[in-house]
Amino acid sequence: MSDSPNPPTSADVARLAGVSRATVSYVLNNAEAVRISEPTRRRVREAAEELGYVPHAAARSLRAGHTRIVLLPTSHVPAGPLYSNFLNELQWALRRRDYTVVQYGSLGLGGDEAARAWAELRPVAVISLGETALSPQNVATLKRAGARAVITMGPDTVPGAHALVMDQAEVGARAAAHLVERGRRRIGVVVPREDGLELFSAPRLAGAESVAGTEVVRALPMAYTEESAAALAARWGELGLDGVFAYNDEYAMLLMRALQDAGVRIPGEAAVIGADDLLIGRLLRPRLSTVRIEMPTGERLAGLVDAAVRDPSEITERYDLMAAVAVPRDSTPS
Amino acid sequence: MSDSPNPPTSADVARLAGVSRATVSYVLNNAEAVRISEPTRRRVREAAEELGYVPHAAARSLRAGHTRIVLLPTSHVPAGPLYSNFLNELQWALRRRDYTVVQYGSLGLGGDEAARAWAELRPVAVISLGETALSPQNVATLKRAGARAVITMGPDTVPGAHALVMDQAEVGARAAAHLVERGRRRIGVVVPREDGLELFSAPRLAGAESVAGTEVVRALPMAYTEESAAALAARWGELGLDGVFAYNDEYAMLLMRALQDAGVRIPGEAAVIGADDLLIGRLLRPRLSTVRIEMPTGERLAGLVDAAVRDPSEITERYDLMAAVAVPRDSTPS
DNA sequence: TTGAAAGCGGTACCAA
DNA sequence: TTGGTACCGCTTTCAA
Repeated sequence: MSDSPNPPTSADVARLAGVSRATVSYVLNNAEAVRISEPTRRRVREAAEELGYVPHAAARSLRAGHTRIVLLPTSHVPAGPLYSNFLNELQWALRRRDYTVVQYGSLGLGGDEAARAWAELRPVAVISLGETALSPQNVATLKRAGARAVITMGPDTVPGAHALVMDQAEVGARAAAHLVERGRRRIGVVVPREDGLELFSAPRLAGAESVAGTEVVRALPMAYTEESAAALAARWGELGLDGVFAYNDEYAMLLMRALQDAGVRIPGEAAVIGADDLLIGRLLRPRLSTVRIEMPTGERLAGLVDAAVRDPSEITERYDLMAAVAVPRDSTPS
Repeated sequence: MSDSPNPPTSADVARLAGVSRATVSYVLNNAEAVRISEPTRRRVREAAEELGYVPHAAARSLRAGHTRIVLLPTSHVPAGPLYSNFLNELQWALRRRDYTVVQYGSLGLGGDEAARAWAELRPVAVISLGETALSPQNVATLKRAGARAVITMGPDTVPGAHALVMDQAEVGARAAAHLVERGRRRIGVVVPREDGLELFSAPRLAGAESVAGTEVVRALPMAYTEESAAALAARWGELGLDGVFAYNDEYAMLLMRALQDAGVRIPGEAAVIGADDLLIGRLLRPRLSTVRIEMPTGERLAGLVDAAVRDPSEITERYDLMAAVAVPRDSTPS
């Protein structure tokens, strides 16, 4: 384990192989425009191998004038298989297209600070997942720094950015409509007490409120703990509700269990529907109805990013990508 | 939204402010060694502001000869609040220490490819979360590329790297011991069929096998689907087991439900214990016993990284960081 | 077929 | 107090 003072550079490789740095570059990048003799190629390759040479990405992109970095700011990493599968897919699809995906944690940074920090990396594209609100100025900063595509995925459109609109309101609307179809008119909507979920939960609530045919739509704050669920369940009688949409399947399960423990019959006294179609929703009895969300595939999004980078003017400003569909199970009988 | 052709450089700022590039650098970096007059400072600041100047990270680190990048390779992002909380904590703690945390997705890259790709970024530290096995050569590559700390968090020690040993075997051992204490001697261990979990599941199985007092310890492959769980449950009688440790709480819940549906009494005919102490484990009845894992805090790990970067020789080679403790609930009665 | 050299953007030494 | 300039590692044009 020799602790060499400095990483080997292409000059070191050149020296060892007895050629110039130019030749090293040609060989290692398989330059088509130039013909290098086979013996020379071998000497260079062996020298690079021997030294354990790895090119310096910063130097390379400095020279090139641009990077292939796609920046994925992540302030809060939302747990959940839905999201993490999507992320894995996206990464893989972008890598296939020869982009370097960099997740940049911006926890605790303000919008302006964050945008500047991202811009320093000179990413060719930025995909904001909607956890971090992006202002038009932020978009401008990024574009000035060479970003050819700034893509937001969230409820809103941001001026100057390509928007992949995933309006979570749709989820709430589908859930409430599902309950109304089944004769429930007095609906509770569980809203997580936890921070960092407002961007999802607020539109879901609003979506539920927008549905016709309800008598009451009432927000029910609840934390992701047994105690909080039990407290809410204890108040169920006095709330006078007959159905509840629970933000997602985990909150739904938690509440459903608490209601059962409090002696509330499901679905008789309370129809329950969650969202995200998690497997755990099928474990309790009755089986939990849910709203399944069709995320765009990582492949599709990667294609969009690539197109935007190649020609920013070509892709349209706004795509509506989200589809949501109610999956009826036993917790909301017809 | 003027689409300026090129991002502004410090030279642009210098020109607009009527000073030299050197002065710009001094002002914007608050250089202590040099005294710049207040009026000049203002002119430079205003010029930078007006142009929306953002320094080029690559150029800066090229000149500096090193970066402040801490690389977090993520091949599989394991879902789960345990992991994602830890990640958030770690990012936050490292940022406070002025590091740039970069999560680099290496999905579908081999060990050598991956190590080279990471090395190109010249990170000052690499934290491998154990999803990706790291060879001694890989460590050497990274160190040659300037990494002052390579930290692995996983079951094994890798020569040349600092190891934060989190031996998952401990988890399996605790689970099996817990079952043995409760009189179960014929133990099944659910092993996920899903890829990417071997690094966790294999040691957990091995740990269970290492416990004294068992008659049989049998691996039970199972996928994370209802069908797979049902198939396993249907065979329960012929397996002749009286206890099962199920990799984690999600697999445990799935299997427990399948067993109940197949008419197997829990815990009478089958005691069940999971791992990770997820909240959902408390929803089914009987409540699921589990093995809680004490992860190191992000703050602690960040401190270790920082110490290793400042003086690589100073921190010792190996820390044992993992603690696991059985949490008895109703699925494993005494 | 190969080499010399300029230049990407920023920093820091030395001189003025 | 400020400016000129060399240099970090790599690519690429032009010449040999």
